[in-house]
Amino acid sequence: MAKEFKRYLVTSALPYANGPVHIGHLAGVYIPSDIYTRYLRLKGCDVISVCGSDEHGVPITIKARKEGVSPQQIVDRYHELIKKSFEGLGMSFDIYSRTSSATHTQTASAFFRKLYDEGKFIEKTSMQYYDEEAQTFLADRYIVGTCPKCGNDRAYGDQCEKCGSTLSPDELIEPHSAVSGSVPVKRETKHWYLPLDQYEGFLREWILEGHREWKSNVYGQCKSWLDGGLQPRAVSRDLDWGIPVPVEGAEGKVLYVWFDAPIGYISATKDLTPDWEKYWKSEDTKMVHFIGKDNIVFHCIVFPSMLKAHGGYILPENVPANEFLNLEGDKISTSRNWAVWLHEYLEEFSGKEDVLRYVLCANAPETKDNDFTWKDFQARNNNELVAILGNFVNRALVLTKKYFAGRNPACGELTDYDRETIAEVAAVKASLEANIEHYRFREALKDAMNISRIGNKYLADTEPWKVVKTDLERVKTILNIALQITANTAIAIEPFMPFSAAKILKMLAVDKFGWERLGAMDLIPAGHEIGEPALLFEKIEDDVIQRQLDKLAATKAANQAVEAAQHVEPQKDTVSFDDFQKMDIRVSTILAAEKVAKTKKLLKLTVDTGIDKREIVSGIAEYFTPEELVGKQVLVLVNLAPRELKGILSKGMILMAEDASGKLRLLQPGDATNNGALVG
RNA sequence: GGCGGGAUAGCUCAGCUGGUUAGAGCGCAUGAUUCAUAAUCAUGAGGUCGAGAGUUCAAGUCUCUCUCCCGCUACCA
Repeated sequence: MAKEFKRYLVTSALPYANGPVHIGHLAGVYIPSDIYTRYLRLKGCDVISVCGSDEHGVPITIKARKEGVSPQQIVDRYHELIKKSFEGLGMSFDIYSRTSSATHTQTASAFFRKLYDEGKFIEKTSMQYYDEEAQTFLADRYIVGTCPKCGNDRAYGDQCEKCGSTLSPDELIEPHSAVSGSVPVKRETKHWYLPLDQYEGFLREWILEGHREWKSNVYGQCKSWLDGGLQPRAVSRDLDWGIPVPVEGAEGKVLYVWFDAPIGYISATKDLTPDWEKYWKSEDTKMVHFIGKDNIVFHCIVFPSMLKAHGGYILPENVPANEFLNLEGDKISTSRNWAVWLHEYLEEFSGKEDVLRYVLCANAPETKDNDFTWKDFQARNNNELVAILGNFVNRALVLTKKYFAGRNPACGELTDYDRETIAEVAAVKASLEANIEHYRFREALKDAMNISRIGNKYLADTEPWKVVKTDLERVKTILNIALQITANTAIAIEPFMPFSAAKILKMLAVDKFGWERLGAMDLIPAGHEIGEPALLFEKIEDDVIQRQLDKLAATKAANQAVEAAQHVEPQKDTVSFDDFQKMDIRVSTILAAEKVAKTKKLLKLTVDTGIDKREIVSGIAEYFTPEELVGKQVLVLVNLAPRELKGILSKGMILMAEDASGKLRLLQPGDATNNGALVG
């Protein structure tokens, strides 16, 4: 594994341009990526870091429609917002591009076309929902209907956002088009598929054999997918927002967003440098994808298969995916506004960019999901940044100012203790490097902070403020060393806290040092005049934190109000008496109930409908145990078309009421009634 | 249901191929100190390593069963 690399290509997951960036994105992807990149740059490596907005896909078209603007307007808005806020946080991408760029359209088209021409795709014709009124095929997201599980009548064809169920459009009750409202019909459509199953052997060898060093969450997830067997995946969609499929007769079809998005890394590199092939096509380039855990399968299975199919491209050397960050105990959610938004943070905490960078790195979800709390944010700022780092730098500078009028005194003879301290500082380098190179950024940050700890201890032990009264020569040496340690701090924290590193250098009145100088004790020449000391960090008071907590509490209250309002579903369309009469609902008694094997939610019920005894499969196992159901009378829709579930023919539907929390309740007659009694 | 990840001091986490009294930072207690943003330094109190069983001379570290959290997945009428 001692592979030698001449250059680095760092990619960061493309943020989806339908909303701003929040702390979850930062902790999971962008902070680690920036630390890694800055470190390599400081070392003088040939490294480029690419990123950009992911601007295609159905959710953007939905948002655009909702707001009555064009998809382009949506992506323009968020692209600018994201780009600016990244800059504000000091993200040092070499390029922040976008997938709606001309370069990308051309690159992705060419990529597709090559695979197409070489017969790497499978063509399949299938039945898809089509809106005859709007004359367009409907993506799953564009089909709205009643969720079969929870009864929410605004469920999407791919998912019910109320109960979280994953759905297919066929499952929806009364599906209708979100575009025109008409009832969609099924129509034949042709799509192209990438036969991932054909790459299984290659992937097994490459990942399972060749990359055992990958993080356990990443490796495990890949193994899970590979062991489960890969299926061909569609690479095109019927949609009018995206990159047109570059094939004759494919009008109205675009590249599926997951196919086009990762190619965005390539396009971004092209936009950055005419030399892009050097980074993408040389075996001695080390490519690293920084992503969140939700993206593992795309970056480890799908994209590598695409690159392999295309040929000529290198594969990622590592994919250090992070887990998720929670906020104050709850999952971060864009739609529920449960997040700390980067652009808002930058406004409200102007000048504290590094504090966020520090906290998110120190608390990054590297091995498991983690929680961001404002109290922790405050504690880390006050107890670590202010007290350890800021304080040390300030002490060294103020003492120099005080005793030597701001001129670095010459270093005299070293004591054993001086030598020990110097050795400790020098030892940080190796540990810090190993940690960053193995993507252990939390540990690496601790290493960087250790330099200030060593410095604080050194000052406490040597007590220059006492010695100054008796031995000025000794104080010269002490402060010289203290200043050298300060300069070392600036080098070590640069990847993590670039703003503060720059401030320290400015206070020392020196230029930026290279990474190889870390550990050196001649960074500041004797006699050099330092600048004005200023505070690196300031304490964050309780009221500032309280304001943020209040803001979140307000969000929570607003969400609850919305949920309560949404809970009472609006009345459905009027039906005729005849239509109602078609429904045959009977009082029935549950005779037996058992869990359906290999499912979490299904119960097989035997009911006496008065007409007959029959089996019904119902998705209620999470709310009822089989025992408590037996003997209960319920209402059953008996003339619902039978359907096979898990191999069991279900003939009817148990009627349920759902309360505010999503819990299901049986509907029962008030008094015992004979089975078969008609409801109506 | 299947699969993957996680469960170690009050909090956030280290603990490599099993081996002396289980570590760090923060918090807490006590003491020292005053150059410094009441910051710093020293010392200390805190853990039957999610539960149970097993393999072994020896297990946080291996095996099995179970519980809880997160994610992926599955035909949830």
